[in-house]
Amino acid sequence: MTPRPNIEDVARLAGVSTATVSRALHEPGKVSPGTAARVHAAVQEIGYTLNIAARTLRQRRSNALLVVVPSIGNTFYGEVLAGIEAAAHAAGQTILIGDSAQDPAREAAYLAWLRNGRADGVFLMTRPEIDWSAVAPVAETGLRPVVMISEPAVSTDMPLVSIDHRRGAADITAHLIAAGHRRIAHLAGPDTTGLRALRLEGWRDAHRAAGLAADPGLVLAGDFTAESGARAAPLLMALAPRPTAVFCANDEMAMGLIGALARQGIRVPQDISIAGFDDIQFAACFVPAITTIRQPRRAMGEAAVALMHRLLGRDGADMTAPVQHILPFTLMLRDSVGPTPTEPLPLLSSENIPRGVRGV
Amino acid sequence: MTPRPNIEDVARLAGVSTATVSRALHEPGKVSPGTAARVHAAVQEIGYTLNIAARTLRQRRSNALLVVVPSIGNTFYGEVLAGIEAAAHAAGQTILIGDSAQDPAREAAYLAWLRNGRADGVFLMTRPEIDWSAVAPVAETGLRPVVMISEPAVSTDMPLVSIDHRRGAADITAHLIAAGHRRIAHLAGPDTTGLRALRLEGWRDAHRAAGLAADPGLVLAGDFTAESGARAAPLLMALAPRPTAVFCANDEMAMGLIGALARQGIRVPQDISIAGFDDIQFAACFVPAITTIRQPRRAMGEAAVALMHRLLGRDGADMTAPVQHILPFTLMLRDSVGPTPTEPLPLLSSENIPRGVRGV
DNA sequence: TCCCATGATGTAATGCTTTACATAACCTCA
DNA sequence: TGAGGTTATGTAAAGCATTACATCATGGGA
Repeated sequence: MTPRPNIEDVARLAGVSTATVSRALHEPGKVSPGTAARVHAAVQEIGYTLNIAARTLRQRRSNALLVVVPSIGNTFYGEVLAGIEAAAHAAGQTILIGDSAQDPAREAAYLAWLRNGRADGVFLMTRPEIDWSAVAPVAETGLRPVVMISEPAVSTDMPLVSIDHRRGAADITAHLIAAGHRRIAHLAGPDTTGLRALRLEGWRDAHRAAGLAADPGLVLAGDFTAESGARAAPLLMALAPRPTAVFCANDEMAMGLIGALARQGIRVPQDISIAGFDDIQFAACFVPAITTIRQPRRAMGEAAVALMHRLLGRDGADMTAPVQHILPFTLMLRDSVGPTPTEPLPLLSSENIPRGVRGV
Repeated sequence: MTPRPNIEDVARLAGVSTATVSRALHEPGKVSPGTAARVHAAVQEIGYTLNIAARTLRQRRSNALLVVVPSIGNTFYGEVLAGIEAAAHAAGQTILIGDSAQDPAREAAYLAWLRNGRADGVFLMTRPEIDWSAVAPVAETGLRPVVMISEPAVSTDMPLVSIDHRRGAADITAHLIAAGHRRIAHLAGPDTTGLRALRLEGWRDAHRAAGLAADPGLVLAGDFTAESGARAAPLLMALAPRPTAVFCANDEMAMGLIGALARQGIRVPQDISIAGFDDIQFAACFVPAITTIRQPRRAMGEAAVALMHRLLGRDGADMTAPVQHILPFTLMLRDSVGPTPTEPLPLLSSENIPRGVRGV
């Protein structure tokens, strides 16, 4: 087993110095065409590949960006990752994906990748309870190379790419109200995320705007899994009077809830209306198709990479521009919401709302 | 901005050599208790963290394992990844996740991580068309550090952890036959994967075993997405005579198909029975809950890591043991399959099959 | 008392690439 | 022709941790 060829082997074979080999490979135009050809031929011949660790060590930069997701199995993150991948790839950067499994220790371990040099920047799709002062700012810009995605802002100077969750929750709740519903339950997310508070607030906002009282007794506890949606079904049925609609804080829970209701013979939307949030892949093909708020997932990923490049001091980083980007969401009107079944004719029937898609 | 502290800074502060610091941190027991304490205090004081690149360079080992998935948004991979993460973490290894987006160029780029030292081993949940000779064997064992997961075997010496896809497909098709179905369509996977052939063969096997002819006209083309399942609905309805059941090569397609049929007023399983494959997260909460084959995803991930450790020559690697592990699957009997609606009483009614779960 | 084994620690080489700086060759314009 | 500017290439240091080998001290046994 011969050892891996290194740049010196290439240099010897091509009859040049290692510096020239390095330049030929990474700074084309800085070497003469003839030399470049000889170097490339030598590389081919002995099958040289760059040792990433050596480069990273020397450059003090890994050219890798880490994305931490709370649960890789959650289909929501897929398209965000696709957007990040595409934008990072175009910039010659590698992306690493880490699954924190919602474990603070794991989250902290991933954040440590910034310090140990495995990654230059981190995208967080979770909000770890960490000591931010432990994350050193980038020398060039003085900003920390950490971007949160689709999360609540923890402070005004924390880089963030998101939609306005509160307004999205308010809009979809308003849609339920417009369809005639007056008792609208909310299946909330887990306490561990600030998202819970934002979507809950939106639900309240819509009630307030419509001059209705938001009954705290209609808020049910969920944890963003389909199972927790299913568990909510009996609790929901036990409420008196029974709500005519439910705004679920995400689509998974909406699907779990609809499935559990269906097994008890309760039809959606004929007997009860259900709305979700996120517009995950299966929301459109579910039976019934789920009315929900679409987050611009790919665009969020791309925007996050652009922001990260600024934080890292690439392309003439403008340190003064805002570091928080709020993107528009879309209300997807589908089949899981209908008029209220028990009350008399609603003030606004669902026909008054154009079917299809409404931008924000 | 002071530069990052390195091991030399720690050594100076603790009044020892860098060798002792390294030993104190990674080989406890090889230094005296007092020295260890001084070193740890110094580490704390200046906030030292190991430079991963330097260690990787020196050890010629990254302690990282890469998992390449064809599409990170596919919920199937989530639990496999969880199994891999857990087992790798226990062995002190980091896992990196790469999304190939089914692009051969991207797949090749990830395989190159083996050569450039970013990863010590690769798990493939896809079958890239690559030149395996380009992947160098590990010096200690002579085996290539590449493990395929839930894929068809490309050769008998290619490390693999999987279920028997063909037998799984045959079992679930046999279940449809046992429920009385005689015209059973198959919504197949895309040509790009060997999985297509295996599951198609299983569908044929079951027909053969039951003495039935498998009509090639009943094989529809899909690509594993829910959308392709939906697109198959009109084609399916156009078949004459119409099939009474469909075995879909994965759950996503089954869900897309059921959704599209529902929008045309066709009920599952009353009007047509539909079976899936994989048992993804949503299969159980879908309406109707989907009868499918469960792959032991977490166990596959764990087995893959154990196999990888052998390939890498850890813990007394036994080079003679087989490198292919076939794990048992489970037939999940749920609600999307019923008796055939148009024919007279089936030979075997579904009551003959115990409801619940059947192992293999 | 002396030798050797054992344990603790230090010295210095090694892994590979990038890059600041130096050098050399060549060209252009005055 | 010579000064000064380009362009191409070489030299060597730097980046950081690990580890084979050397050294030293200590204690036990002969």
